[in-house]
Amino acid sequence: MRADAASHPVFPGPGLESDRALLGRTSMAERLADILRARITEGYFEPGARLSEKAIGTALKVSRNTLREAFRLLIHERLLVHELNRGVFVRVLTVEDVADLYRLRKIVQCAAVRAVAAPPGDRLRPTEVAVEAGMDAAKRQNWQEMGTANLRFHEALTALAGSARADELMGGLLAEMRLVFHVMGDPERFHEPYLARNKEILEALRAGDGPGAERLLADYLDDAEHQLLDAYRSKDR
Amino acid sequence: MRADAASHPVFPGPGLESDRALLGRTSMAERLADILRARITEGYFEPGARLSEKAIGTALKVSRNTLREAFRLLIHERLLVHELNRGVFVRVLTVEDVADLYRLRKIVQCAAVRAVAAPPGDRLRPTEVAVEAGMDAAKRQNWQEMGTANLRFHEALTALAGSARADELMGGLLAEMRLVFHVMGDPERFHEPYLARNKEILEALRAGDGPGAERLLADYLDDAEHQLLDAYRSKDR
DNA sequence: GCATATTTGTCCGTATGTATA
DNA sequence: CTATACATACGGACAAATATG
Repeated sequence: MRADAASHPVFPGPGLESDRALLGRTSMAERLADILRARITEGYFEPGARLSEKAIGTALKVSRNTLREAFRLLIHERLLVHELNRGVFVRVLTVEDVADLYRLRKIVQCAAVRAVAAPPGDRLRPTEVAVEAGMDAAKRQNWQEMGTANLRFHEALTALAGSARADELMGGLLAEMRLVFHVMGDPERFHEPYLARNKEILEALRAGDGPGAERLLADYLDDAEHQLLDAYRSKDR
Repeated sequence: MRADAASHPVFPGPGLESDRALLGRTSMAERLADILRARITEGYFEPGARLSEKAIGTALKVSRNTLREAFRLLIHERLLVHELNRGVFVRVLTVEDVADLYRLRKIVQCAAVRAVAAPPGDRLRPTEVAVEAGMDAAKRQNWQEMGTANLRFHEALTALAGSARADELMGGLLAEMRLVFHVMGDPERFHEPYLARNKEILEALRAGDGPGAERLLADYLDDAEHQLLDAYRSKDR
């Protein structure tokens, strides 16, 4: 049997009552999706849990039609899966999914850094910010912040490719990665040993050595992939 | 003023009446999206056209709620755009979009062929089929078929990367490309001069020369991009 | 700028089909 | 097999925003 979100007595966190009236030029469905996305990535809805239309709809006081629109958004982000006439479930990622995610990440991220031929200057600013934010958060032992800083680092690397679609793609892949990290015992802490390597990659990029940065990044991603795959396989038993 | 789909007197092609009863394990919204996607890629709904909920809903005899679910699907495929309180429109791609599409295509497709280090044998079968289908269709002057064969060729190249997510990504990018081709006077005919180059790339892959195939493909994509960008700019006037 | 008509956004009630205990 | 719970799809309603004259 699967875990069921409907069994939770209450739906925690801020609701929607604050600004129902379509204020920020964002639709109700989008705000709904934001709330649900937060619940999923923080692990409140565990992978495999079913999200009942009725239970969530009544808890958040939105109609089923609106809720379904929010579901669609998250399904497309691959955080939820939809089974016909059965409902939507929090995605359960397999070991094949993890391998696939890293295969595509390597293609896109390595291409992005490889293209760097000369010191990029200001274009490197977001990467620098992410590296510093990560090391600062680690010093303060704020693992939550460190985790998001690390994701920002990878987003910043991808942005070097200069493609909006590549950025959006990576955003989706990294959202899926959050589901992966969650099988680790201490999800946020997982990134800590990689902070130093972030800095190495940044230095190579500062020097305009794209191919060098690519080698560092490829090893980095290989190591992280194997660490996660090992954790996945040991969890299966 | 924009073109409006509602002004069309009838909605051509097969409707939904044939199998309303949820036969093929696919929801009504998905089948609806299939129909609309076909209309868009074949150019019946031109870029910029608004898709009226009422007009299409009554024409296809589906409720607004169901139609909106179908719209959601196509919006996330980037074929439609949604403007709050204004409706959905067929996406209008800008020159920046075209450049962006090719930027990401080069990253993914070039990585896919570059990884080929030895003669791939059976893994190359879909590519071979696509090349032959294209040349056969050209001989029969069936430009429609030639166009789809060409898209299959690029899908087949991408599949060499061995990533389901890369395949899905490329499927989406190529769907967007159909919107681009449509600004060309003779959209299907556009691909004809590239058939010979498809065969060249195939030969390099057969020989196990991934880097050689990558060079050919990079030039290929550069040429196609510039040809389309020129057509786009001249169309703007 | 104003008044009107049209269209979308949201929600509800219900009938039907489907999956599961 | 039956019963129950749920998703699917529909049609109607009203509010809110937009387009039109």
